[in-house]
Amino acid sequence: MAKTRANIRDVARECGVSLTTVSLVLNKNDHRISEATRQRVLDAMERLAYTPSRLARGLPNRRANTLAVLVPALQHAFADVYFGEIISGIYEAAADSGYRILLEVARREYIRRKEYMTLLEDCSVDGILFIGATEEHKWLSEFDGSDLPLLIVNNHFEQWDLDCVVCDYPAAGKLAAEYLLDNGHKRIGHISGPSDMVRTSRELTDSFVDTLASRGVHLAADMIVGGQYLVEMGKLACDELMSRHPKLTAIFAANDKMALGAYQSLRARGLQPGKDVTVMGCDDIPTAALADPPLTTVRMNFFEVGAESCRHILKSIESRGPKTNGNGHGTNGVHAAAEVLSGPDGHRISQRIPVSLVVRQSSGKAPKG
Amino acid sequence: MAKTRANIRDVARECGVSLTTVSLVLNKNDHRISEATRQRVLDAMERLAYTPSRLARGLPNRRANTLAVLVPALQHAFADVYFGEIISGIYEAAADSGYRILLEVARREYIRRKEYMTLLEDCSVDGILFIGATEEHKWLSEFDGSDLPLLIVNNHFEQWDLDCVVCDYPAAGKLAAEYLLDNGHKRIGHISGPSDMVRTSRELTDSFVDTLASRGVHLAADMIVGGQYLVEMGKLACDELMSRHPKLTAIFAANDKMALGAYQSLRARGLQPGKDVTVMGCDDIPTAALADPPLTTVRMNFFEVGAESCRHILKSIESRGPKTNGNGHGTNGVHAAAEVLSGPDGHRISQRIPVSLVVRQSSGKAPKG
DNA sequence: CCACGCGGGTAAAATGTTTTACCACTCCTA
DNA sequence: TAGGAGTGGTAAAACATTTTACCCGCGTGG
Repeated sequence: MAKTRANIRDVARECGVSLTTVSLVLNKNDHRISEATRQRVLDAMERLAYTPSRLARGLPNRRANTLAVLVPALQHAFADVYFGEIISGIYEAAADSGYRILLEVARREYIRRKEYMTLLEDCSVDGILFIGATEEHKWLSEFDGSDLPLLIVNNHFEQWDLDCVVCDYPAAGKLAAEYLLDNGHKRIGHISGPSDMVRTSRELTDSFVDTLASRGVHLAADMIVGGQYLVEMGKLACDELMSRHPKLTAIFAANDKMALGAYQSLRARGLQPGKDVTVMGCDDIPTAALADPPLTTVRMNFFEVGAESCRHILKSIESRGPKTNGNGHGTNGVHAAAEVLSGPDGHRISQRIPVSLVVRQSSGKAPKG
Repeated sequence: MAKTRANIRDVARECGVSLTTVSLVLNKNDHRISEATRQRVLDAMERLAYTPSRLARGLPNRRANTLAVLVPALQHAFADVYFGEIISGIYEAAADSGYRILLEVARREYIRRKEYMTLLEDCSVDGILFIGATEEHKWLSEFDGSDLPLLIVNNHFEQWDLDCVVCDYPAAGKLAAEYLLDNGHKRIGHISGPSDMVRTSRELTDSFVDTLASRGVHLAADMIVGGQYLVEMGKLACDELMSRHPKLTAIFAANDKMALGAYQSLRARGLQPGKDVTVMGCDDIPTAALADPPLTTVRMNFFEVGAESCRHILKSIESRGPKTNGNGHGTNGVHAAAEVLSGPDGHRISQRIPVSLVVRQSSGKAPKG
């Protein structure tokens, strides 16, 4: 006895139809079933408290209905709004399509053993979303130009041709520059991100600098100091900038955390952020609005980046057809799906998530003179 | 052509043994295979680049080899060291045992639709680890006293009998109290956590208060102010305390974030934390050591909490036997596994993770008088 | 009257493992 | 010399689905 759990066969027997019929009802895409039978099957399912097994479901077409979210093994990887928001976005979009998400931390060993490949090969997941990828992650070359279901979240590369979804960093740089110019700022400092490793960081800085230059404000090399996106580094960078150029009227930091670090630095030298020196950040993290003074910044919708990344990889996965058994029926693999925009270098940039300016009290007109 | 992917049968054929043999080699627990055959099979696997399918593997014994990590839908759930550390710990322990982890966010809809049950029923996961559970999560009653594989990470309940792994909050309260007493403090304030909803918070406060009382220091009710574990709330709570009792010599906050909030409050009224007023926190988050002054605190090893939670639920899952088909062979279900300590109320407390005192510069002897 | 398509369904093959019997053989022991 | 206990292995049943190919009866245009 102890009837273990209702399976599809039990349902079929219960309502006197074939097992196939039940399956067809389950995957509602097929309209060959009459409404009467459909109802009968549905009732039987209800009666038996039937839940289809995901495991068994995945087997025939080798689909796990699961995506992997890969994060680098930073000291405290998840301890960051950035990751948090992106993951929430991914989660949401995945859930909408009935997908689950698997969490994977890319530690050294993980990479060495190529576990990311195992993940795909053993049918654990249907695709991988990599958050926090930088140019240090050489193993990405394995996916270069390939058709494997990997997508880079919020970064992209010149050296490897990979799918990706990124915020519109060029637009962000432009917005910041134009805002500062419109407010009469000319002596401007910039705290950049880790540009050597992160292309989006370069995009932001380049666009910022170019936009200023296009309107006659040329940033000297020593007006740009790099940081690694952390509060402390923003403080140090700002110290550096202010000691080099005590008469700066505005500072644009590549993220909010560093901008808030700059607050500290300015205060330490008796200056009031937003009054004596305009400070702008980028990202619009929750703390930005709560800071004193509330921070003027460029809003990046990280939640949306996550959600869009997810939707995009799903589209690409599902376009491979329900079962690629090698008979080449239909589009056989190579990216027939999705509006793939091409970058200037011909690479695939799947999507640019728009950004917007959020003006708060940390910015104002440049003082005369 | 287009041989899709090697399966176990291919391997068997390749080296002329039966499919069973290959399976036995794969699950190395069985020593019935001679070394020679073993090698032959291993070579064949290598040659065919064989990877067993997780999906298929799970089917026969209804095991997904996956655990779910459930987090409440806080505004920015993952954006917290707390969650980050715990998840890392879980991940690590899971990986050690060949398990994967699925991320689930318990939104309203999620609960209403009882997706957490679906998760177990459709064989998506073998167990659920719930981080951030509070007494608001009424649906937990569904697991009350049951044998379902759910474990609460770092909280526990009086009203429901559930598995859990928690930090030793009573010990933490005691450590803090004793340290303050040993340093001569008598006028002490306490910023508690959300005690109405979180039992560990109550434990900490109770133990702190009781220990003080046992050595003659009785904390008046108005020397305790509650906060929700956030920096701002620590600041407000400290404002409140200081305005009520301007002559406090020490403050113990239920977590580091609130302790750091207290710093702000003290500074605002011209007091120097660590010099004029001793401040103690709890948790030992990374920022605690970097704060100015470095914060004296009680270290809670959240990573270990996560890891231990994971190990514990795995042990419990695997003790159910390789396949509980109802024949009741061996321990049939009901918690034969693991050292289950019992709480004072007879409930199961699976494990208490030890804590330790970390003395830094935010604390010192009470001033005379 | 016949071929034809179609609505509503079904039987059977495929998916890739684990596990449970069971078998054949050798060696030892009473 | 029969009986038992390994040793090294195999065949076949289970696991729970999806998918493909096919079937049957019925109306319908030619």
